[in-house]
Amino acid sequence: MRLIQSKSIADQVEELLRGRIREGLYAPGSRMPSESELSDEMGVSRATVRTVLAKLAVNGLILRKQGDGTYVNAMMQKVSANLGNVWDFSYLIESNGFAPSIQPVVTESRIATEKEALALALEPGEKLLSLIRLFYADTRPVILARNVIPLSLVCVPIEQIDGRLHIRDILQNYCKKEIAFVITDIHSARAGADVAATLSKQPNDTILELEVSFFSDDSTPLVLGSNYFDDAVLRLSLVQAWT
Amino acid sequence: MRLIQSKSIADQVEELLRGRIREGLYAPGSRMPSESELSDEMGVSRATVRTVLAKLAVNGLILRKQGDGTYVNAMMQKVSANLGNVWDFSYLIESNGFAPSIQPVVTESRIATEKEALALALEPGEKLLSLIRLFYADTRPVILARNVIPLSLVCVPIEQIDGRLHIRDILQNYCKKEIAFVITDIHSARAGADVAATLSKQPNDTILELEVSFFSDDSTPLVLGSNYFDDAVLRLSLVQAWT
DNA sequence: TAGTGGTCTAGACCACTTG
DNA sequence: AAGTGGTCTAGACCACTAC
Repeated sequence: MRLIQSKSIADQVEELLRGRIREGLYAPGSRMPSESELSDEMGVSRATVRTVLAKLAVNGLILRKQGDGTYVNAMMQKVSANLGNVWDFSYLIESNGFAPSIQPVVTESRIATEKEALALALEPGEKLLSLIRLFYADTRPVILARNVIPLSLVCVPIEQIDGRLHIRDILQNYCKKEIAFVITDIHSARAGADVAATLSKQPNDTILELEVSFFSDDSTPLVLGSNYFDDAVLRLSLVQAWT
Repeated sequence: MRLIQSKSIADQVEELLRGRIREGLYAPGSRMPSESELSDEMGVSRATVRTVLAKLAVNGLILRKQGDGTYVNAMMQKVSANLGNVWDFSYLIESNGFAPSIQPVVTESRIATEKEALALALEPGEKLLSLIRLFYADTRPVILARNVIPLSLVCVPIEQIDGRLHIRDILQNYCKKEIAFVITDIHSARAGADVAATLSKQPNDTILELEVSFFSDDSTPLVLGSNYFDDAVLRLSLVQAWT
């Protein structure tokens, strides 16, 4: 196997194995080569192969049986997300079988509400960047994403901000910040008048509300988000390995 | 450090570190000892310490900074679950600040519906074990859990089944089966008449519906569950490390 | 019994942050 | 420059499963 040194060895092994599974070279339900065979074939240590296989197992892609072997999970076609990619709405829409697109609705600065100031650890009256975006599945609006970022973190004029980027990239490009961890509250809710209108729902329909906080590695809150998710159209479907 | 050989070394290290964090010996936000210090102190290899720290990091308990150190995450008090324990409803209720208890409502065998037969890969007309349980937070009913298991899997008389056990233990004790992975669909829903009555909700209130399938390591469906979750009382709050 | 995955070790080197 | 976490290796031994 040829390894190009730009990525880590483990990442390259992961990509290779994901590719072989995706393309059916390792067929659903079948047994994969053993750890030793893989490490021999790729010229890497068994430990490296094992870290990759462990990651794939957590994501539900493979099933490992001690004393037997490693099997490709045949159920993965049913699933739209694992916890590694829940916040990639475009990916979510795509794996539900639609073509994703993003429409920025509002990009403005304004004064933080009391609740926002509290959650973001801001002084009362401080300003923040408000981003409202609409995600489409094909031509149908399915997710309304409202995010706020303390304006003090933003280091470019707001006119330069590309509202179609992933929150991760917005923080990277415009704030020079990396996300360390995320806290998500999942609620059921009734579509308010404005949300209902935007998502083409009846004002009394139920939707999923995903309240998210992104934090940096010093536990500073970076972003506060309210995401309204039309779960009548889009399935939020998670896999997890059972320890 | 004394290691008792009944558990794996890694598990013991994990328990020790979780304890020190829980009891504030490693204070929230503070820097923990380095990997080398820990491996010296406990007499285990650095690799073993690292696998434990990696697990704690994924669960959001600690934050790791290359070139700097490992820090205790101060935000963990706000969170009720990580993906390792979402299906431990008792734990969920407890970490929301309530005393959990379980009330078995129905334990019976019946013919599978068409939808159930499909999901569980059963022949039409096959029987299954139906378990309905009610979880209380203090004295308030908060989760209605309806689970069905193919009767062919159950190897004890249904009178012997203890309806207060975790699904994991029910499968282990009465079916000799282990759960390999789980697929969960999260929906918002309106409380139907029966669910509303059981959970003391108005018939039009919104609730969370968690549709769950548990699978064995050969991808056989073991359990199908519909869990109605009163998210007005109980917060479903997840942490996740950001890759 | 042979082969699989699970656990653990000891040590090397690298990338990064802080003082 | 010193110390931290990140990556990787080579090899040992164990627990388990299938044949």
